Amino acid sequence: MPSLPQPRRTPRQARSQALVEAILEATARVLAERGYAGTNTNLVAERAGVSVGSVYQYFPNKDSLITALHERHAAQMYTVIDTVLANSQPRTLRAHIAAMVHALLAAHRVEPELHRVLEKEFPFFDAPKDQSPADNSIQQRVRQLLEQHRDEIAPRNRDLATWVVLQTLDSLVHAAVIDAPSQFAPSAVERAIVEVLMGYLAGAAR
Amino acid sequence: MPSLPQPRRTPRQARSQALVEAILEATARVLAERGYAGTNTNLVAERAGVSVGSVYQYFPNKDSLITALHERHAAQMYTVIDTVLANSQPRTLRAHIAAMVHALLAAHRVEPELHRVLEKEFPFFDAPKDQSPADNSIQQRVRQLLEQHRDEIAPRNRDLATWVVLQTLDSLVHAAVIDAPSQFAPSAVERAIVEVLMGYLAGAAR
Amino acid sequence: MPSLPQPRRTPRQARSQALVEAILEATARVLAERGYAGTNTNLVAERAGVSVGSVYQYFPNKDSLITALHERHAAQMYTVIDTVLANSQPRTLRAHIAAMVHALLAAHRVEPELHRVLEKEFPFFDAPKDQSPADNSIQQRVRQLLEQHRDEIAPRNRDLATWVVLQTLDSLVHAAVIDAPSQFAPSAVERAIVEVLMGYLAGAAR
Amino acid sequence: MPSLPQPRRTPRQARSQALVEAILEATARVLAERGYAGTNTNLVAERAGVSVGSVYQYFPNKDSLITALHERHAAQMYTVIDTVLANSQPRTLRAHIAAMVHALLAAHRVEPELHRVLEKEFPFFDAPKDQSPADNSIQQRVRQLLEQHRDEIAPRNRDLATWVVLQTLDSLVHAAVIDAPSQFAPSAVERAIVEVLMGYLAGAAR
DNA sequence: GATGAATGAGTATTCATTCAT
DNA sequence: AATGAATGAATACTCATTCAT
Repeated sequence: MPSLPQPRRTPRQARSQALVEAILEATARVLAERGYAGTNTNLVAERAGVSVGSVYQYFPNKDSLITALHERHAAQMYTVIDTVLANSQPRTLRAHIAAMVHALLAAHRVEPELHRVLEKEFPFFDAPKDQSPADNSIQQRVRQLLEQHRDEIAPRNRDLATWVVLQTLDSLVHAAVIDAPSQFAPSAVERAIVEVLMGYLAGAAR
Repeated sequence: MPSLPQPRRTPRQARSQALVEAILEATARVLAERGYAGTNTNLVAERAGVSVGSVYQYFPNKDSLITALHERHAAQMYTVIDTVLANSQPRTLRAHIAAMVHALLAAHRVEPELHRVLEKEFPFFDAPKDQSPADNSIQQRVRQLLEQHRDEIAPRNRDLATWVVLQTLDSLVHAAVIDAPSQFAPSAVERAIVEVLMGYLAGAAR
Repeated sequence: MPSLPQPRRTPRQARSQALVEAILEATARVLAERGYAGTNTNLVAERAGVSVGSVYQYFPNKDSLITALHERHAAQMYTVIDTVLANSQPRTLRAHIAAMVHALLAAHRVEPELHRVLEKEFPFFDAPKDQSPADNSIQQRVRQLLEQHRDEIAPRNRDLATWVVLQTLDSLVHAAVIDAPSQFAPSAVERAIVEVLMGYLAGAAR
Repeated sequence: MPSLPQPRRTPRQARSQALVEAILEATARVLAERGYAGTNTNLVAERAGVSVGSVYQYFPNKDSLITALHERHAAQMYTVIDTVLANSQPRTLRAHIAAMVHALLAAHRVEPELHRVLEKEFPFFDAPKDQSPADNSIQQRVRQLLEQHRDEIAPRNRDLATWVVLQTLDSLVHAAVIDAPSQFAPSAVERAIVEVLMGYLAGAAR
């Protein structure tokens, strides 16, 4: 399990941050277009309009590019989730879950190819979950939601429930965007995902 | 989207089949030990006690080794599922689902490392689902199960339900074997998976 | 101190040996022409009329090419020395030494550029002397010579004397071929080398 | 044969001289620690507590660092030799030679690793001897010594003798410090070097 | 003068694939 | 059919050098 690669230098200057951003954008595009095998650092640099040397100034190696992209993705998803859960009026658990599913699906539909690559080719770059700050935040946020609705949910072990929900959410959202047969209407798939999660949490099946 | 690699020649002779089997075994071992990056055809050949040339006699290229392994895995899982669903007395839907989950978890615990690699590094080798005979069979078998219990299940669209069930089943089983934090008791995780599926099918939440 | 690199596979077939020889020849030529910095494996392969892959079939890395060349050189020098010392009638110590110096100078004048590079740029590739079989043989042969003439030589410690003689011989022969100002007649330089060695051994100064 | 790299600007200011000195010191340390391959200008700059740009202010390229170090070494050795030969009472030739050998050995024992690198990896940076001012001085000083004792020495051609003496002295001193098997007592090695030189010069072997 | 971020040419090494035996 | 030596395109990464600040 490789440790989470860190940028060689933490960019403080605005210039550096723009550089890093450009590199990550280029990585995302190349990755989406050509997959891991087709991605190489020279091409990424070229696409970013930057020299290879600069890429290596901020990323110690190729894989760290992917890892950073993962982290960025997780951070974005955290923002999505946090926004959805935070700025809403009093809602039922189902409403919260439905909103999350909706927002996540929307977020993933933006660059489905990138997410395909990120999710399917490289989850193995995932650092052990606890090492990824963004993943951690997401987990805590969801855990909090379950806590708030503790009376309405069936699973006793809320840690386990959090894990199950996240795992299911993650895989079904990705599957919906990437794999879902075109015969299924997007809205139907979306509803089904909500049903899966709520079925588990409401637990009336018992 | 690469097309599904096919063996160059379909081995009919027993000798050939043994060869293919040896090659796949070696591929599995190497893959499990060293991941995709560390896997190369020369090494696979060596481990299989065979020359590289022979590998290329039966597999047109490297990726076809992985694909074949996937297919083998799917076929094995089909057998597991089919056995579980077939040789049982009249049972409730829950009993069937529970039995499937149990059997699949058991099957995946045999070579978790290989499954980790297969599932996490290479789902992208998954052919479009309809092209994979084994996946197809699995799908039909589960579809059949839902059909048999059509009165007890909430989702109207049984095709969609099949897809959702398989997707959820697949990801949670793999997650359970590969990712699950050690703090969760295996039996608790197993029960949770059943709850997820049954919650969805029984329509608990509605 | 890196251990002495070994060919990846020991070539037994005549074909392989020719390959190895071609590679070493090419290495020698490139090295002589362009020095270490200018030498690269791709160029060596090209010059040898062989693919890079083949170079790496027999040599694990670039430096092993140099090491092998060193070893080959040492072996050749051993042959020169052994021939000179062996096939001669009864001779004085001075005659033996003079013959050695003469033969070694002749041998080094064949490819002075190569020897320059070998001696001056890469003595650091020299394995610890005892690890190099050829160097070892040379040492034993000279030691034997001193033993045979023990009554005529001044230095008591013959091990030390052997070391001093070889060290001096090596550096002066190379210097003569590589560095010697053109104003000095080769024969004069040759005689001087003999005087140095004989002066030491005969104990002239005492 | 690369021409002797010259500092871009001859530093006259005390500040500049300190800078140059710091850079050379850093170069020496890095070279001694990591060898040529491991040495790079950025690292040297860092170790010197200076920016790369400053290094290139005074040294046109990497190799000029090494050359300068060589020159510095030669200059130091000249001082050693000159001191030894100058401030002594009337002495025999042997006494002079012995004193030189002793002083040079002492000087080389200070930083043997650096000298190893300097002598063994990079003698090829040696400019043609006449171009190096320090080498030139050394040569003249030794030549002078031989002149003063012309009646006691056997070799007729004193230019050649000077060359032989310096060549032998240099290689044996370095060998003594770097290569000499530990079984040989330093004092015995030292004496042997003197014997070699005196044997040649006294020339009683004829 | 000094800085150090940016450059990008250069290169060792790997490994999928072929094909003569 | 089987072999495995040979191939060579492909690529991650380094580091000497520059130049805008």
